[in-house]
Amino acid sequence: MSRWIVAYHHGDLPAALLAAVESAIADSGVSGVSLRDVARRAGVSHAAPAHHFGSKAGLLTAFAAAGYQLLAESVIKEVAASDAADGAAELAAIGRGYVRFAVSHPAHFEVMFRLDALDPGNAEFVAASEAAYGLLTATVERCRAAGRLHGRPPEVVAVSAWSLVHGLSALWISGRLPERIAEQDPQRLAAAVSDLFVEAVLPPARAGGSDAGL
Amino acid sequence: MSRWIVAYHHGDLPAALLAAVESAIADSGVSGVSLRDVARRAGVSHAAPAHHFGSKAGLLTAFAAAGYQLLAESVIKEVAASDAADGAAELAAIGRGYVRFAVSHPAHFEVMFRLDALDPGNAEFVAASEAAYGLLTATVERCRAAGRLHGRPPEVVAVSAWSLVHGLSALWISGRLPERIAEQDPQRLAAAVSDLFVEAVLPPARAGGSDAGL
DNA sequence: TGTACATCAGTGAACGCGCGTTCACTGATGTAC
DNA sequence: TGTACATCAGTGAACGCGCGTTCACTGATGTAC
Repeated sequence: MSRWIVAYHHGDLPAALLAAVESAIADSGVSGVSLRDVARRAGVSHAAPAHHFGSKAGLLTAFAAAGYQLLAESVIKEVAASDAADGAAELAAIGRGYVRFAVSHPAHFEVMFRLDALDPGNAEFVAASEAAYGLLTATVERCRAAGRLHGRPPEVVAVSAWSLVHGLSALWISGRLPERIAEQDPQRLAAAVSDLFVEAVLPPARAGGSDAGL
Repeated sequence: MSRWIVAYHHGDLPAALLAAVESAIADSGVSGVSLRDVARRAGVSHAAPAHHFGSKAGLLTAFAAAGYQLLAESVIKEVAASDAADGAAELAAIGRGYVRFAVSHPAHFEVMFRLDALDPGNAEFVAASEAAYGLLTATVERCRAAGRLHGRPPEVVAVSAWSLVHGLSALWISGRLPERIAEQDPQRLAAAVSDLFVEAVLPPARAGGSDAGL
């Protein structure tokens, strides 16, 4: 019976609203998102989103925080699936996981870096972002300890690796990249680019020694 | 005398409107740009922008096309200033020029990749974009001819180089990068990242032979 | 099992606002003669 | 040097619209007794 009744209480409206944000962005871009449109998509009154998220910035911030969690999950999954033997292989897996997340969840990816539309001080948002960034620095540190950095500053290696996969993701999503190249599978492209970087920048250590620390 | 008169005819209103777009984005972000605000900043009536650019998308497209021209100028200037001896040094200079442009003109940089807000088929926009991309592919080809690619696919090298500096630019502008690292000068960071890439990926050829073509 | 009540979720009307676009117009400019 | 006229630049009023936020409200839920 109850399934025939239009419920007054939704059940899990916050989750439904976040899903509505994703579809709204897919249809109209980040700038096309409005609280009223999101409410419409979720089938509730236009004032309902404010009830749960306070404001438009609050809603987008929650969406971005969820994005950082999805990013971390994607990276961890890719590392686990790769049986990475060392830090360098781990770094390549992180790169693939980063791009996989971005291409699978372009709406989240975009909002995560639109700091002007968010409440950047929000505790959950900061925590999720820190957790994801920690995955990268821990792996670069592992490479350094194994002597794979060959004296290069860890910070420069970390920034380069992040920039590489971030740029690839952003260019792919924007549409500028797929229209210019032959490879049309972003995962194969991400693997090729990640491998190129890791093989060239982090070749096996000559001796067994480690580089200077962070 | 005439300088005391509020002129009915502006002189070069299109250029003034494009400058107003830049300051509007700096103040309110791309999503905060409106034709009426831009007109206000240029000191003309709210209908004037449509007279010159047809629509909001037309205005932003002209702004993005100007961005591609500024990008090309920045890259060419950096290459010329570097006395690049070979393709690899040229590629590093292109990277520095790319980041220099993005950091100097973040408003242009952002709009250039917001294809959903533009008329992507606009002839001037396409031409400016093609010209800028041609600088990259020509230099990668020069590296290939000199045997610096070591058998790597030129497309993967080009995409990697572009992704690297694009990601660095985007992360820097978003604010996510400067808050996480010690280096606070984007130009020094761009130089370090570009050099790392070129030294690792494009070391001097062993023999004198060239790789397979594009 | 029943009743009272507190709590929370979601409603719907109302507010004031800035927006993009259209359109008939007016003011300035420059060219032809 | 003067006049007529075409062209172009920019105006200002008007349109209809969707927006974010507020707020008193009502409906549902669950707990205490």
